[in-house]
Amino acid sequence: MKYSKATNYALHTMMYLTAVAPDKRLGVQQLAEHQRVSPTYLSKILTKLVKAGMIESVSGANGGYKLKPNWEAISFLEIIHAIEGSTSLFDCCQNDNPDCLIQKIMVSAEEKMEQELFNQTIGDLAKKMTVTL
Amino acid sequence: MKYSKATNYALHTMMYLTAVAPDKRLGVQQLAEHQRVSPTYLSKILTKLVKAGMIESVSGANGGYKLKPNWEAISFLEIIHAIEGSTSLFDCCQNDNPDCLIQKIMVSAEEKMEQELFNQTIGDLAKKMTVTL
DNA sequence: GTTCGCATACTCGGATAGTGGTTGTCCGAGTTGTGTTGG
DNA sequence: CCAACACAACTCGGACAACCACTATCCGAGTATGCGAAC
Repeated sequence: MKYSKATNYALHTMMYLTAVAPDKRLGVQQLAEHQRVSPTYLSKILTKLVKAGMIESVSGANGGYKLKPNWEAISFLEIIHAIEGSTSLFDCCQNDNPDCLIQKIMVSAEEKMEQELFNQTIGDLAKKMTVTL
Repeated sequence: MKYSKATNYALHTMMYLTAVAPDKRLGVQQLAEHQRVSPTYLSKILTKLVKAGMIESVSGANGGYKLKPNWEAISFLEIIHAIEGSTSLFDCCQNDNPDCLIQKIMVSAEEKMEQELFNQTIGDLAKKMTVTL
């Protein structure tokens, strides 16, 4: 079990946007070059973030991607869910048992992690990064 | 990202062993039938648990799998690691940056979940299950 | 000077492979218990 | 009665195939910008 590379790209792109240009547009080429990914693939990932309402895209010349006004409050969890989906990590595909104790324990542990990721906003992290720069 | 079905089978098999026969041997056929999996596939999974030292296998007629004496202290985390491996969920395959802040946040959140899974021993859960029966 | 049209620079979305991990099957080899046979 | 042997039940491990999600690429379509020509 691993988080997909797409999640990695999404998180790094979001942080890159906060660091470089919180209110300017950046083309997918620039973003892709920074992470050494193919632009076409990255654009697919960014489309998911657009649909999740975290960034907005502008077509045409001088187009690109830009953070939405409320970007500081976006949490890691939201980004991850936008890419990976928000289903549970564990499915007890078991014999018609609606409340499997194993399932409950797994979900409860998962929620501990999600709680942590929910508390991490990219606004907070952006501040820390400018400090270390 | 999902936990594999193999992890599901492993957890359920362990709990089934505690419930039915903590110190008796059960054949893989019996165990597989209970979860509706093919016996050959389940035996592959159980081999991993044997190598991790949680159960022991006995060949030959009347052979099968049995919990090891210290079974009560086995945690969910150990079982999961035995099946899934114990690498981190998130790899920041990034540009030669040894201490990526994103990576650190992800690992820290992951550790919260692992802490929870580490505290859950199958001995504790076995007690709860006999209560509900 | 204004307007129209065209080239350009982008994003969007579908179609399409390649790739690797998961899931599952098959089979031969080794091991143990049991029953049977021969002395 | 006992020992040796044969057989059946069982696990072990490797090889192999099917499948699916992830990763990645390509291309046509749509869209906005900016420039130039025509009136």
